Amino acid sequence: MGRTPCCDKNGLKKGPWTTEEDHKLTSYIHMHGPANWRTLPKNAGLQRCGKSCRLRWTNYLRPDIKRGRFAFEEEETIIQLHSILGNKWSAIAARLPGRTDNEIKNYWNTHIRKRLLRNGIDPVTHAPRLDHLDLSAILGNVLCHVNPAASLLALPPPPPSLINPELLRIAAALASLKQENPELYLQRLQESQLAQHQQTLTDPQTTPSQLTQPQQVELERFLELNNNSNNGDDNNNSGNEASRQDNFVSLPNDFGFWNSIPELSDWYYQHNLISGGSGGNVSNANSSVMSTPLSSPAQVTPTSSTFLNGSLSASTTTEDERESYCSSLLKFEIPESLELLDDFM
DNA sequence: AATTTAACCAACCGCCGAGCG
DNA sequence: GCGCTCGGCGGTTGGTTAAAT
Repeated sequence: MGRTPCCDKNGLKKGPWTTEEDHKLTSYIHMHGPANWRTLPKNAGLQRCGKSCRLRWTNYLRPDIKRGRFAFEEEETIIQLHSILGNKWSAIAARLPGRTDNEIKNYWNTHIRKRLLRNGIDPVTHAPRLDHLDLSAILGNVLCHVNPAASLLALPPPPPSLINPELLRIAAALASLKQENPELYLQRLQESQLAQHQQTLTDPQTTPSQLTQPQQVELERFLELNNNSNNGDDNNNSGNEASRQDNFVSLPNDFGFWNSIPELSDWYYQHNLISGGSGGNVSNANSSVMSTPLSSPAQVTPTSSTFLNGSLSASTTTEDERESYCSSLLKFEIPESLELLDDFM
């Protein structure tokens, strides 16, 4: 047996509320409290169903509702809670004073969800979207894994000579597999657990010459595509190096990553992707500086460590910074071992 | 200036579970 | 135990506004 409607819809008003209706509802609730929504509209002199009244009150008229833009901390909380609770908007709202479930849901769908998708993160599972994963993502995330700050960066790939050949070999093998057998490619990615592999990335004992000819071809194509896509993402700057630089602001490096790869940091410096310091020597971690693309060149951003400490204040954050932080918050967990993946090849 | 497109968000709809007779 | 009501929840819609063409 189907349920009867919550109220007789005949003659009842729908659509946006007028200020007069708001006033009637508010006055009534102030006098009698929000009880018995079914009889409330009649008693309050409203041509609305009780459900509509309740929604209007809880989502808009309630005095303790906080209006305006979500603070950075609130957004951070939403993401973290959503990763645990899923689409339990009311449960999430219960932990965000002054915010309604509807407001959080709307904000999630219009802002956070899109941002996660742009970052290649599945907003439902909070995991990377393997179906959208490409080699640039693989390499990029390997870099991210080595250095948490790298997830905040949008640096182009370093030259092949500065990347560990083993990693490139795997990337090239992945490229071949992806072309030849996309299903198996995805399967391998899922089965394999890429591990923390700093040495693999930077091992000076091996050289690019160990790559086979087809692998080198694949690699070059990949890097070319990656470079192109990086330029493409920067259409507004038209790939102009100067204007590109304008969009970078200082980001202190306190992860020691660049110290571990002096050649890499030199290369980035030489290509004006690292600002500050001297001659690209980033051996002094405290004084070394990396750059990250942001909306305003003049604006000094919080450090990556402040992002990671979650102490970034809402007043200082831009949309891009939030986006970057989302990436780091839900950062691709690099699976266990690169060798495991390699073994599949 | 006019039109189209995208973004935002208030409100609606249908389903569900708790509580009650 | 059953049927019904009510309040609550999550998904979706559609109107409004802003931005782009």
